[in-house]
Amino acid sequence: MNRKTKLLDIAEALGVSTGTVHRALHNHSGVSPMTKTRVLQMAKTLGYRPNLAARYLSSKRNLRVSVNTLQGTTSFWDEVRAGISEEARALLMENVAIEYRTYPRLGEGEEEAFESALKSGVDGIITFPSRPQGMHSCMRRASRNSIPVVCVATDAPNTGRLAVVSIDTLASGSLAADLMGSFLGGKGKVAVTLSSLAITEHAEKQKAFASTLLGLYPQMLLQATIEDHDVESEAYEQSSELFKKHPDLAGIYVTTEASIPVLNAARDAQMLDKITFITTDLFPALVPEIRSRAVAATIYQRPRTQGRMAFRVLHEFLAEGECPSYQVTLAPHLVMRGNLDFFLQRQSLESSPHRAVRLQSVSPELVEYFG
Amino acid sequence: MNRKTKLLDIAEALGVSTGTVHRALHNHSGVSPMTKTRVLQMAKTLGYRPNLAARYLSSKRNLRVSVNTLQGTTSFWDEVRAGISEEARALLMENVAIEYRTYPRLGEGEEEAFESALKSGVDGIITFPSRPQGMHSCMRRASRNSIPVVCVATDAPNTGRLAVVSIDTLASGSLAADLMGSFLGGKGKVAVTLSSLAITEHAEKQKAFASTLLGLYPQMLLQATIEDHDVESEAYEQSSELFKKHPDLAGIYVTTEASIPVLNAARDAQMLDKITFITTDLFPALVPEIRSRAVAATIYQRPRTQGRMAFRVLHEFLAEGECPSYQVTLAPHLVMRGNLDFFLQRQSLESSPHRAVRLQSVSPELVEYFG
DNA sequence: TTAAGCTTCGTCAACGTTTACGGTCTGCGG
DNA sequence: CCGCAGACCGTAAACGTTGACGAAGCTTAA
Repeated sequence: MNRKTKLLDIAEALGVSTGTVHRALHNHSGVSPMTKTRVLQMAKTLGYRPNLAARYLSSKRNLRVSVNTLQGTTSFWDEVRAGISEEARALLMENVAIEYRTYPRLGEGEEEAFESALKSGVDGIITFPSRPQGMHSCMRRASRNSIPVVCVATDAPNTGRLAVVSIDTLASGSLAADLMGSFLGGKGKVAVTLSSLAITEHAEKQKAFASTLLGLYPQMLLQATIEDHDVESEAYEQSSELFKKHPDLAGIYVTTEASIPVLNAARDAQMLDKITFITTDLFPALVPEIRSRAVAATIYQRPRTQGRMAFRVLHEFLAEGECPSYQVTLAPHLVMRGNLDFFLQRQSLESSPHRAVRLQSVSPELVEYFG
Repeated sequence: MNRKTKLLDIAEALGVSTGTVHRALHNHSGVSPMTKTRVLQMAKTLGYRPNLAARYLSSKRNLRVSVNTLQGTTSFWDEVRAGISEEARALLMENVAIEYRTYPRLGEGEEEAFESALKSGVDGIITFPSRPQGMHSCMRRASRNSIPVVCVATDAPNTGRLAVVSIDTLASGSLAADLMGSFLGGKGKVAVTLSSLAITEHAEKQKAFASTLLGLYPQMLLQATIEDHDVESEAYEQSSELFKKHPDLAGIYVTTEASIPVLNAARDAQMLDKITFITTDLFPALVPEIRSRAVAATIYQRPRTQGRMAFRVLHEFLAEGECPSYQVTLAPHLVMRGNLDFFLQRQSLESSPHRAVRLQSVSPELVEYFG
């Protein structure tokens, strides 16, 4: 195939200059509507794709992206942020500045953080819309102003967001159900604990869990679904009540971050060893529970990878104006006592990254690429 | 911090020209040893990092990498190759040419493929060293000639290879063991089937399986370990014998691609429904076995992600002379009947890749799946 | 009519690296 | 002393895009 078409090709084909072509392609002022449409048309027919190397080289604009997430109450969001900055550092030739804006609690201050990011004129936003309803207006405004927004972990539908990165909720719920059925030998009463059915992701997990459980294990009974609204005390009290009401409960699928209160409630009700726990996420407080087999398995939502992907999608859009995909769903990882140590080891390894040595300073006779 | 140091900075600091600095940094001829060391020294003290945008822009060299893998007897290597070409296509500004060299059977022609790649002067090689012993000499030669080699799926130790990308064998074996113990209620006889204990990865999986099983479930018995040498008939016969010898076998961990013969042997021995199967990989013939619950779970080795990672590591080294990490180990995915459909759905989506749509024509229904 | 203001567009110097070419030395044989 | 090879090094033109500057042409108000 021929050489790639460049600005000059379009310019010569139309008898204009590269400056005009550049302005037309970038919606800059100072181009007559006529010329503009002619340029856009010609760019399309010639199949113009910008040369990013030249672009980065010539422009010294620094991209700024704002990362709006929950404060590190749990390790989840620390991991997400770590993934984002990892991916940003891995950028070969561009320097983007990342501004972290955090809010202390779910839905508390997230709108303000978003507004502040918008006002400061960032080029893109990665956000965790914990209360999607309240974010509608400002996210739509961002969309109108062509500020791309990528949602992590939770979607915010109908807000004009560029993309969403999340775990596969259906796979999570179904896997939890199948495991639960297998562990329990296909019979028994089980329950689900989640944050709120109003959150799409949680509702989907619940639905997948229910349908898979009843589909594959018809003898099992799905007893109750608890909504704890991400409040620890609520989680404790509601699950205590559940255990009192169903002393023969055999298993529970906890898909909140508040799995510890539920465990404690079971412990206090003397039912810990009679109940099979399948939890979600992996954080320090959960480690001893897995190790002691109080928790049979946990579904790891790969926060670091979520962060990486979110940044990747956003940057790719910022760089070439195209979005690689509007929905990135990750398959969850399963962590049990058997492979727990490998996950912990991996986490600690990842958080102390060693950048490699330069080739030039390696004498190839002695160490062959450090094989 | 200051502006990045460039060639001119080094040149001015030493009173030479950028051409000389460039030649010195790239081991080109025409530089006196004195100047060369001075340049290297100054580059180090100034912390010089090349500007890749400028490099790509000015040089029109095309990278060529050879991908040496098994022919698509199973879908595994098709997936690996797909991951490689996906990642290559995602390269923003560089064009690399990929040459695929395949060999029909394990160890058959892989050395020739490697030699041919070397002779044709490629810039890098991604290979599956199915018989690491036989590859020693040519891989060392590649290393001496500074041709980077990345191993996928299997390592080739002491060959000077640049990096290895593989699944976490310890996590795989341990997860399989913990699942097996959970499914069987912590008691019963189990066995392992693998290709050959001479392959490091297989030996590690079996060791991890054994130690986790006996550590967590002391009442269980690990009965036998079968080596089928990747020959289907051997797998069938040896497992038939195993079933005859141990009519009370409760579970088997199959970490070969040859899981179908083992299943058939169990079927023929009328023991299929008494044995819990945990297999490895996910290929079409395995799907009905999972669906019918003949296979309780399979450990998915994420071939596509392995391919992506292998290419990524190689390209990053080729681009900036540094290797991001010399060992990439991926966490395996667990596939059961519950989440099987979601994996299949993703695979089919992935194999018809749609490169992005422009923002104007956003169709948010697209689903993409990254490892 | 002229000066000022606006729109539309061309010009050209960056950006940092690569690479081909040409220059200056030294040492050597004639 | 001339010339010539070879080692060493400087020079400058690419590469494709950006963005600041300025030149036209046109309109409007004084």
